[in-house]
Amino acid sequence: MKTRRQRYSDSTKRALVDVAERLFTEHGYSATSLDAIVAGADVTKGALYHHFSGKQAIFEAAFERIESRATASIGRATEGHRDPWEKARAGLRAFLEAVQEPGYRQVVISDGPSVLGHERFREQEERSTYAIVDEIVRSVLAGDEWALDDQMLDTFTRIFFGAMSAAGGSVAVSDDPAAAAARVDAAIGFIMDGLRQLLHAEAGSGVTSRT
Amino acid sequence: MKTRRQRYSDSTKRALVDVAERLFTEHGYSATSLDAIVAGADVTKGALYHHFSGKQAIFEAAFERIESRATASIGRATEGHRDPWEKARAGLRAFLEAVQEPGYRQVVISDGPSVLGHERFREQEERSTYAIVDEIVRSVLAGDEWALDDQMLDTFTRIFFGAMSAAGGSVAVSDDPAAAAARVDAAIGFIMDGLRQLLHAEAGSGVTSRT
DNA sequence: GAAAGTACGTACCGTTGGTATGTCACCCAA
DNA sequence: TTGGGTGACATACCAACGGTACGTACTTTC
Repeated sequence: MKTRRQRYSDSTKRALVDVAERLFTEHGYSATSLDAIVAGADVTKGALYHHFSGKQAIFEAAFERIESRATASIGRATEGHRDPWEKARAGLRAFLEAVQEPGYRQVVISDGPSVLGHERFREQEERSTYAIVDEIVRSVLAGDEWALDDQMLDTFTRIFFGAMSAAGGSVAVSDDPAAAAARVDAAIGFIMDGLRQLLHAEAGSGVTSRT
Repeated sequence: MKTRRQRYSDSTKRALVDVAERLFTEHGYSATSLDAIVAGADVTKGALYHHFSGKQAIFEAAFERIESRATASIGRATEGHRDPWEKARAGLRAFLEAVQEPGYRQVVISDGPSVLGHERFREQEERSTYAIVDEIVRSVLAGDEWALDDQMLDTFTRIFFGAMSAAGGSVAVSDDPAAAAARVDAAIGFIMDGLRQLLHAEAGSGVTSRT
């Protein structure tokens, strides 16, 4: 049972993150002042600094919220499928959708790395959308006939994650997002077909020692 | 023939960009003050604002310099090769090298997008390393037997560029960069093998209409 | 119902990006 | 040679911003 004070406190905190998410999305990190945030939430800086340690902290709260929404959306899109390759395609489409959201583009992709720093950004990523990509990549590539070690699977995940992020960015800025998404879908599908063919053609040859 | 005043002026401008590049690389954009830059270059803010319109402008000058160095390095690595696939592999290795440079990581990858904005960042990219990737992708994929239109080739370039950037990032933060680079090389080589196989196996089928 | 603590509000500070204005050396024409 | 004009800065200053110190009212607890 929550006490009344806690309910009030949670409410103001939520209001702060709400406004912060909107302003950070619209104007970016540096162009968003704490004064504007507290004014929008109808509180003062005292309240903000009571709930958060500083500007970076409230940014991170908005960041996490945006990323968890994207993660949930992608997770929902993939959970139905049984075949790993189908699951991968469904995940890709959901990813391309999620990455077009303005908040994701501005807060996560653009401001995320520079505000949080490489390290924290990587940490945050790894327990959200990146985790889904990793899971899918492993389910697709980690057949018994393949001797891909953990680090090699990580490498593939990184590559696909980067490819999809860049592809998503190009979709987001396109004049015709639907057509652009279709092209990305075709291109990555094509690459996946190549991998699949290779998987069947020379199963067991091993790529880890290739130079 | 340059007058003495111009030589002095060029010298101070170069000194400013030198210091800016170093400080932006070491501490990032927001943690680098103009006071620190002008102090390091042994001039005053008046000089800085005489040569640049503001902080963003001098950042962009450092940005361009770092990117042009990377571009030149990659260009040098690829110019010898005749076979497109070999050229691509050589370019990939040079890219993975270039992306490990601290300046490239901090200024171009981390701060670049948020400071310059998506738009200007994309512009800068497109006439440097991205242009090389695009050229290589086209030389590899644009065989006569393939009916890939311009937009589809762009899509492939975006995807590969994103993949390589992400891969480069993972190499840069790795405990053992050499081993990580080898893994990336193997993984992308594997993907390329898949594409090549597909190119020969079902030449002319066309991927543009695939959904 | 008093003591303790939470959840803020208020007032203030140092730093920072940016600007307005002054100044002096240098170039060029007469 | 010289003197007006201009480029290349230096100096002084400002507003905005992130952050801090401290005060206060309302709640919970005992």
